[in-house]
Amino acid sequence: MDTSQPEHLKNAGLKSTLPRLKILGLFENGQERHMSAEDVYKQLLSTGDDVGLATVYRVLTQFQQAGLLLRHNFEGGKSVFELNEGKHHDHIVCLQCGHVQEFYDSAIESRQKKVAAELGFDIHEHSLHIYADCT
Amino acid sequence: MDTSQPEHLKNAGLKSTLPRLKILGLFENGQERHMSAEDVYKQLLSTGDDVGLATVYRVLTQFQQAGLLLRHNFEGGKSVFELNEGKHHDHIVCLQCGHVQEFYDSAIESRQKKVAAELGFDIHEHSLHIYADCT
DNA sequence: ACGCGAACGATAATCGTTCTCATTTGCAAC
DNA sequence: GTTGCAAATGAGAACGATTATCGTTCGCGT
Repeated sequence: MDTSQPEHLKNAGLKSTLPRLKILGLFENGQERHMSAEDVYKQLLSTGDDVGLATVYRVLTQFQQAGLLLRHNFEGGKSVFELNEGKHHDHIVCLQCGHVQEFYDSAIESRQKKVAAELGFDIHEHSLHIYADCT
Repeated sequence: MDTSQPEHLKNAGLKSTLPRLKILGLFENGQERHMSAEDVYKQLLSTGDDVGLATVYRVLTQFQQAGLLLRHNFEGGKSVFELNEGKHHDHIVCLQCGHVQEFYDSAIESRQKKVAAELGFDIHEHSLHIYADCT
């Protein structure tokens, strides 16, 4: 199991460039787990690493396609990304503040499969979002 | 229980205007249950009722605020609306074609409440979306 | 029928995101 | 270590969905 970022990029078939290393670093070492493109962009600006917004969008999409990141389109219009660590989980999102909480519930998981199958849906690569209000 | 559209509007505190009647009619009598603003706009155009796109957006938002319609922001970027008939249900959305299927599963419903409560979320006015692929 | 505030339609503006294209960079071959 | 070239970048234009603006029109009580 390697932990160096350039290796992560190479493994994903991506050339190791400065913007990509910085963005991956944010997800692997940063404090926020769920970030939008805007969040990433501002984080980089605040640390003096100026990466173009277009590049942020491009890189996030590439990382998602390479399986390094997961993309979620929660309500609120903007996509948020998180590191893909291979452990499936679902999300509760606060409709007020946008706060995202991960959870895993095997009962929901199995009912969900059952319901989807009954309705003719293929549940592979699914995601489940619960919207509520945090307190 | 009244079924006339002008009454529905009056009950919601909305003046009875032509665009509003036509849009409400689409949801109450139309064949599509889940429609985006664009869908509504095109439907109206196709029947010769030309209503401005801005008006469609305004009216849909008013109907939602008045409780006549429910708005969902499924993945795919655009909001879809459906008639609010007071019966709670959740949605499975196909990530390929956008097809929306309603369902209700009491086991999921109760686990969902439990999970949310444990994580400090207030589940009032929640919604749950499952994304999958239809076949 | 009259008048007035609410609602409308066209269009401009906004927001998140993607595209375009000229410039720069990573990196493999010399 | 320089060179070359495709790939990646950055600035800004373009885009699709939605909202705001503003002058005109309409619903409806008088």
